[in-house]
Amino acid sequence: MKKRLYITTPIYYPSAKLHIGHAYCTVLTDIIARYNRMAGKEVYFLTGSDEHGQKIEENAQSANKTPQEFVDEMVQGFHTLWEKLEISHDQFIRTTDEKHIATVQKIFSKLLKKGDIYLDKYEGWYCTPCESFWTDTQVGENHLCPECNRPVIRASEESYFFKAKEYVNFLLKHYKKHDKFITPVSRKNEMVNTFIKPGLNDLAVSRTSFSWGVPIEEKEGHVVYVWVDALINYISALGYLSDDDELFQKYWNDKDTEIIHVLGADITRFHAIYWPMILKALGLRLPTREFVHGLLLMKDEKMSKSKGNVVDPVPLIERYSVDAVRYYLARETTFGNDGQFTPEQFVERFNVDLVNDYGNLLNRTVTMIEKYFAGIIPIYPGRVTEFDAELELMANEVIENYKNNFENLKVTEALIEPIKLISASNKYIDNTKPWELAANNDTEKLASVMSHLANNLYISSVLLKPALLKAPSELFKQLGIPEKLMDFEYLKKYGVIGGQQVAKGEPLFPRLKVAEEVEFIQKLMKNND
RNA sequence: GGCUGCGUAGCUCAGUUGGUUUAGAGCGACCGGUUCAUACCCGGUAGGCCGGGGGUUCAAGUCCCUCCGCAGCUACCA
Repeated sequence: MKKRLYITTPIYYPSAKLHIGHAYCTVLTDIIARYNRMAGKEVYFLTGSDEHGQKIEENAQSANKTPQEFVDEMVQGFHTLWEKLEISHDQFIRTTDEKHIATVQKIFSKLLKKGDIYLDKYEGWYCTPCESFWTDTQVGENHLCPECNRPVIRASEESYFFKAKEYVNFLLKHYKKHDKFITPVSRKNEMVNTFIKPGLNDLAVSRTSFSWGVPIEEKEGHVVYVWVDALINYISALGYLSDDDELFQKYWNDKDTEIIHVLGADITRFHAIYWPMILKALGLRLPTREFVHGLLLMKDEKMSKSKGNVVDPVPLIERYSVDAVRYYLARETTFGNDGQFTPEQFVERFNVDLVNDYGNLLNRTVTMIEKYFAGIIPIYPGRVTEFDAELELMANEVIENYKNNFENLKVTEALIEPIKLISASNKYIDNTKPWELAANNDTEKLASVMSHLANNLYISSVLLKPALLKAPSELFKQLGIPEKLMDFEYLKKYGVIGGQQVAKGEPLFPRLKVAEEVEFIQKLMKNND
């Protein structure tokens, strides 16, 4: 196991507000980062914004702003969202940062000198009124502009190209040698079949039709193609080719660092094909893993004619808490597959897992400890009742499975484990019937039951910590457990909790009225469109 | 059109390399139990020609072919 982890989200494009899909990706990454920190690794977590390109230039213009003003404003919204979700990134990089621009220019010059980038002409279908180039498939058989439907002409412009063709064999070899480089594998197959097999062309890496980008120093009027610009953020953020490259040495060059890019399926091509090629051309190592997650799709029962609905995560966080939103995002969709956001599921997930199972278990446990043991958690007595052994066995299994799943980036599966332990604990109460033990003055068994419940709550809360940011601390407070025990270290042995003074507080999560809240979220979805 | 997936209980989904005689989970529905608890928790029941058709096999939700439906990608939008 590597000592260090460098983990990144894509840098999002600030042409519009971020929606719950972006939040999904970032929360997922954040949870992985937090887990690894807890597991004792040195973690560096990067996110940011991809601010150049034609679309930004256009959107700024129609908003009557300079591109810089426009992105400054939009990026503010990014920060707000990540703050609300309490994303634990170590750096937020913007492609308009001077250090990033400098690195992009140095890389471009380097590859130009090396011969990996050359000047040529880009030829394609051009629509004069729209000032845009289109591909064969886009203009179709009739050669019409897909935007304005007018005829296009064959035209060419000067452009720099990256010799992608020369790196195809290297890439295929790399795929073969590292079967987990792109996960899930179906994404790799897609890349090979769609782009490589039909013959990959060299990539046009400069643009002249607009100016909002990183200027190419060698040639007036050319800016770097946004995707090349954007991908470089992963190393410019670490100070590659700058005076201060300490982070780069530590988190990229060091063999003990695992590098994971988390990304959505829609941008696999750039991450899985061109980025590895560029890195190879620069003589740098490749990331360990390109983790392609599914998309969170929106669904609106009634108005399917209006295109995809967009949910703004901010009001959700404000109404239901950061824990609710983070838990939902992490729990609802399984790795690799797409998922669907529905108001019903959001409310249900919250009520069932967090309110009924988790919060309620704490509540009933604390009440019983207060009632039967004057609020002092009994010291762990070993296995006393006939149900204790099985329960402890399960706790150990849960911890094991949790770790294994996280090591394989199976976040959803990992987080289900502590919930299983919570459910088992609820059942354990029914099995042992503490109220009968109390009536019969069977203090020994009663103590064991309370001890096991407290310990299971403790274990589950530690395991839920990467996803839930508030509830575990609140639970610790109510059980009188010091914060320093909130660490993986202490889970190695069962029964560390005991002797603490509990203090009943508010429920961890308030129960939601389903119909009311579903309606609230539905309204939210409508207003947003 | 091409490529990659998907289509399994009312809903959301699991189902490793084909094989524990009755295909699973959660939620919802129904019935019962319990009282420590946020009308919560526990147990049970109902509900599936595993998209249609064909094939391979001793054996297919799982492999092959085909058809239907849906989604994403298809190279200067990022």
